[in-house]
Amino acid sequence: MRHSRQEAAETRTRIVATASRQFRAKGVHATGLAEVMEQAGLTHGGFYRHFVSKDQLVAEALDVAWTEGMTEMGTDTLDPAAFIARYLSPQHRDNASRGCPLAALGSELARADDATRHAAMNGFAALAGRVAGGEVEDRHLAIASLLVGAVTMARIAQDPAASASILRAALDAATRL
Amino acid sequence: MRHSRQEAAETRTRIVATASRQFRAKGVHATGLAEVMEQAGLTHGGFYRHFVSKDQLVAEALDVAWTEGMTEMGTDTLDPAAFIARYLSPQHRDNASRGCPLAALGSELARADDATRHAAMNGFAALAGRVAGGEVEDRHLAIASLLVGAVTMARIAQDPAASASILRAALDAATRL
DNA sequence: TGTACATCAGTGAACGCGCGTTCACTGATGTAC
DNA sequence: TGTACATCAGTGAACGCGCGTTCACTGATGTAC
Repeated sequence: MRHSRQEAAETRTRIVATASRQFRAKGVHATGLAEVMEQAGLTHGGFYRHFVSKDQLVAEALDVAWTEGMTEMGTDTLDPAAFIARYLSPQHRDNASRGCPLAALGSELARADDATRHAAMNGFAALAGRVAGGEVEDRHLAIASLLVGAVTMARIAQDPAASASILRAALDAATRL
Repeated sequence: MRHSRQEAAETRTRIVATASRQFRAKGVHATGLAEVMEQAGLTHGGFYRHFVSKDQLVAEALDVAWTEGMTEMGTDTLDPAAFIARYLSPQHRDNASRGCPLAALGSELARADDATRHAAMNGFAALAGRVAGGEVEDRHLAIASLLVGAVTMARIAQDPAASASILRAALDAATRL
C-alpha cells in the first residue's frame, strides 16, 4: 500500500544509512541489496521505488558515510592533532562500519563508477581539510594518505602488537609531517 | 586425459599467476574462478585438482604477487629512495594488475581469511624492508603505510592533476620521513 | 467540506545470470611385476 | 625391457544459491473538482 511522502523520505534515508554501514563493514560487492533492505525493515522489491540502481545507492551511501562518520566519531569539533589521533585510534580501527569509508573501501572505490569516485574524492578533500585545519597544502594530502593507508593495514594485521605498531608509527610520522 | 606431473605443476603455476593479476585488476570478489581458468587456457572444472577452495588460491596469489611485483617493476635492485619513487610513479598507479597487491586489494584483504591476511602482512613487512634498506624501524612502517594509501587514493582520483598531486605530495613526505 | 479518482510506497514472486563447488568420465602417465 | 593396471590432470555438464533487476498487485495517500 502507499505510504505518506514523509514516510517515504524517511524510508529512503534509512536505506542509505543502513547500506552505508553495511558497505563499510563487508565491502560493496559482498553486500547484497536484499540484505540491506531487510536490515532497513523492508522487502527487497521496493528498492527500485527509491533508487535507479545499486551504483546510485553506493554513491549516496559514500556521501552519507562522511557526514555520519564525522559526527559519530565526535570528530567535527576536534583540532587537527586530536582528529589525527582519533583517526588512528584502535576504536576507529575496530569499528569500520562507523568509520572512514576510504579506509574501509579504498581499493574497491578505485574500480567504482564516476559518481562514486567523485564522492570518494570529496571525502578525501574533507579529510585533508580536517588534517590541515585551514588551507590544504601538499603535506596535508600526504598525511591524509598516510591515515587511510595505516588504518587499512592495521585492520589487515592479525597480531594485535603488529597492528598497534602500525597505528603508533603513523601517529608519530603524521605529527612530524 | 592425464597430463605429466611437470605439465600439471606448470598448469598450477599458471593458474596462480593468472589469478594474481586478475585479482589485482578487478578485485578478489569480482573475479570468478571460471574467468581465471579460461584465461589460463583451461576449463573451470579442473580447478579443484589443484586447490581445495578459492580462498586457498587467493592466499597463494597474494604470495606470488609479491615476488612477481618486485621483479616486474624491476625494483629488487633499487636503493630505498629509488624504490619509493618507483612505487609512487604514474606507471605503478596505472598498472595495478602488475603492481603491489596491498594498494590494489587493501580494503578487501582486511576481510579475508587468516592465511590470506598472513600473506598480506608478510608482504607489508617486505615492503617496509625495501623502504628501510636495512633494519625496519617505526618510521619505515609509516612510510610503507603512506605508499599504500597514496597509490590507493591516486587510483580513485579521476582528475589527472589531483591524482598527480597525491603522488607528488606522498613522495615529498616519504623523503622527509 | 465531501467525493471520486489517480498516484505510488511497499509487497512478494519471478526473471536470467554467474557464482563456487561437485562429479562422472577420458585417456595419457606412472608404477608394479 | 615389456606388459597390465592404477592413477589422476583436465573436460564438460550439472548442483544449489544469491545476485541485481522487473513486475503485477495492494490499498492508503494526495489531488481535482
